[in-house]
Amino acid sequence: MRHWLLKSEPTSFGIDDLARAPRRTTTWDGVRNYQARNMLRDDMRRGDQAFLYHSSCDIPGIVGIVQITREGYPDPTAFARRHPHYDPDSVRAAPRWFMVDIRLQRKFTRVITLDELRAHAAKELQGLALLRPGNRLSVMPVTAPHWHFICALE
DNA sequence: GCCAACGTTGGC
DNA sequence: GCCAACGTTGGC
Repeated sequence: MRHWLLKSEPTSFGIDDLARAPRRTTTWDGVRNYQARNMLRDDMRRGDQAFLYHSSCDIPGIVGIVQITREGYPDPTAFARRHPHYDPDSVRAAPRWFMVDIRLQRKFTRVITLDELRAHAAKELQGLALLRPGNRLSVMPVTAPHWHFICALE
């Protein structure tokens, strides 16, 4: 099993929205970056786990764990002319953008803040993609040792 | 293929 | 609101 980290902005869709969703499940649509697309399309497997990370908010950090419940499939919002994520270059015969389905597994009892993660950047969390300067990817891999260390922080 | 301009992300 | 980072675009 592989581990991941997914970013979301809680003002548009956060962990509490996911908790209220039917079957605590949602489509992870709207990703429009090729590197992230490749991971959604090619690398994520049903049953993989991912941290949910809140960005662009008062206290950025990891807020819980989700499971991948459906592997990569074409993102239909790219086909919808009036949708904010519409991409005229993505057509049904040759979809450009992909998404997965996720289900909330567990909301953490507290936010594991970006500050707290950074405090371990030089040692236990060395190489964590989230802590790389200038990183803006909304989907990134997390190694098993990093995963377990972060879970233990809670 | 190069690279400047531009847009977006996201912490602060 | 600012700004650094960096992906994308498009002229050449």
